[in-house]
Amino acid sequence: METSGLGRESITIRDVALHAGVSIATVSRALSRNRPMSPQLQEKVLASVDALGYRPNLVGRALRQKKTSTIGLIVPDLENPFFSALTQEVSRRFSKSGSDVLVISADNNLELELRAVRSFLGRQVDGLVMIPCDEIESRESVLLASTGVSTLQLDRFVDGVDLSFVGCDNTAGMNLVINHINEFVDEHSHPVIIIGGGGSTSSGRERLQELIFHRPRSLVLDGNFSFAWGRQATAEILSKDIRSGTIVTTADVIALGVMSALITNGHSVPMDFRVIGFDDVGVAYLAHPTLTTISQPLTDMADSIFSFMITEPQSSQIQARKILGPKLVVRESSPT
Amino acid sequence: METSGLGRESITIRDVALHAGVSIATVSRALSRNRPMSPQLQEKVLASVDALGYRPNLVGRALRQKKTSTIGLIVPDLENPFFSALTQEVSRRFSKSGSDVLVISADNNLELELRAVRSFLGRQVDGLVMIPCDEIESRESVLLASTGVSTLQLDRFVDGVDLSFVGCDNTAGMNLVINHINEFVDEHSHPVIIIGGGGSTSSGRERLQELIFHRPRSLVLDGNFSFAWGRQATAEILSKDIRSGTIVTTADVIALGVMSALITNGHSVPMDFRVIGFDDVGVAYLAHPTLTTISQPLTDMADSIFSFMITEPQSSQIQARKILGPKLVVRESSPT
DNA sequence: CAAACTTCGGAAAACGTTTTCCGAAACCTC
DNA sequence: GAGGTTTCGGAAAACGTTTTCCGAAGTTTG
Repeated sequence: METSGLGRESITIRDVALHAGVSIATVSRALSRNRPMSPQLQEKVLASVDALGYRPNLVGRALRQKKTSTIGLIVPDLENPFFSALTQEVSRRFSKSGSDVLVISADNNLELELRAVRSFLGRQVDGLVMIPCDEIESRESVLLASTGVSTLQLDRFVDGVDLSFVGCDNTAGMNLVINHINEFVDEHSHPVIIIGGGGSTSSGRERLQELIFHRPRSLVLDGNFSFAWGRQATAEILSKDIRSGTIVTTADVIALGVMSALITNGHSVPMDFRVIGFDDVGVAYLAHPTLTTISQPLTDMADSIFSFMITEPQSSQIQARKILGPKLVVRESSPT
Repeated sequence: METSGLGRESITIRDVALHAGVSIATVSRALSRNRPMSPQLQEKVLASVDALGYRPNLVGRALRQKKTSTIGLIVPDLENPFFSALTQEVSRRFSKSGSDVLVISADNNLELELRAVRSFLGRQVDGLVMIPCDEIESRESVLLASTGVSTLQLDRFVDGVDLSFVGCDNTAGMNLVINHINEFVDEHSHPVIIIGGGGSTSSGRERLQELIFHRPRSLVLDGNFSFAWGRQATAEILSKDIRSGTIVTTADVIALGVMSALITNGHSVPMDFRVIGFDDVGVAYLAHPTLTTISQPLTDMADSIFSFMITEPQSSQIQARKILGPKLVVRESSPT
């Protein structure tokens, strides 16, 4: 019952050793099972551990072992449901194998991103997974990260940096979209409008480029990955007296904003406008009408990140890329 | 250029000292500005730091200082947009003042939650903020946390635990809802249906209790905080041949699932059913129709957590509660 | 039974910092 | 210019672990 007081001093391995009447080396070994020892001694030590409620200080351990069994994940924006889902998936994968994932949100801010890298590096994480904020400007952060620890890029990469990457095949994904809209687009009567976002990220750029390549004559608006941008872009479209067409976006959050704005203004989806997203976040299925989109293989991505992280240290100089295949999910917002 | 090779050994303060021709104590002081020193010496040290690209090892520092300038945040489910928004807000608040927030998602899993606590405790975080998974079952986690470090409960609390809490006034929030629906509910022709969720969390329970107290005759369905539950509950309602009414839920995620299911099945919101949520997550404004809900003061909550964390250590035995006032936001899903 | 292994517990070094304590020099004050 | 005070750099202890090394037993072998 003495813990209830102000027991500010935490019990260390030394206290356990004292209590059990053994050396601290023995305590350490009893806990780590690092070297076989007589069962009765082990028992005695473990009893003392329990009695005192000893919890190892991971900082001490990390200092000595030069490893932390921890990986850091830096994500640009937790409020984007795609990233929170991906975060959840990655955490899940690593925690299955016993290592912790610590998450920092960079809040779409390059300065915070750099700070997060420094923080994780200083904390001696065993690995770092980054979804870089910007294809160009995040270079400093990513480079710094890679000098200190095995670093992986996820979902987005930084231009011209020699680091392994796991992501989905944005080009293939957009080709699925193109094939899909070819089924109903009549070039003249039914225009295609492209609403980009995240033009300064590799995934945003890749998606947009592929769209423009196949539909060069389309109206193109570029902004960022957000609901607000979807709404704003829609306002621009409507102000141009466009009253029907197929709106292809580079992310679900944009598409959801678009649909919301269209419907609010009395336009029907899919009668007047078809709308197509990318990512397949949870709400895509919930929106009304439900949103046609490209589903990313989140679990596969997490698995790949995990296995890269395990095998990486040896081959750290080799840039490996794992590009995973996306799937088209046709829903109510763009019937054929 | 020697860093490009396999420079696995990181440079320590000792290397800097050697390079600058001073003692390690001097290097430490030059960096921490802990004690005044001659500018030219400081300059020399800093030059060496730059030249070698030295980055302090935070693990060593933490061990010595017994503090980490880090607080841990344990959140039940990052995929719930309310929690990701709250997480973002808390991170933002702390990072403004220079301390890092490390996030672990418990994935609605008591075991993972306990593990997260142990992890943060072992890591010697300076403070812990928890949104407990369960009002009863999370007791062990929260109690353990509180023995090791200054711990705050956010949004939800564990029953009968003497720990400070910051959250919104769920009862007041539901009273706003009650007043609102009183404007249009005609007791007999227009039934009120209550769809609860998170009954095993304090916030879910408080909200549900208040609703039942004021509308004791209503049909009540209880589940969890998820889109899926909202859909499922709606199916149950429709299967009972109820074709109109006011559906009050205890969370936006539920309400969004409800609206989605209603509309998919050809029922109109708000003509046939009015729907009301709680939390005011970003998508509430995006849904169609837009969702009437209770807006929680996220920024205030983050601010309160922050100031509690700063002043707490002294008054750690005093249980403090900060209950913040919510706001009603009437939107299309429940016109008056 | 001596010699050579094996087993197993403990002492102490090491990890990278910060900070306390010293002592030397510089600066006052009278 | 002697005594006192301040300034400032360095040596070393400390933080809590793990792990290397030792040496004392116990066990096998010839």
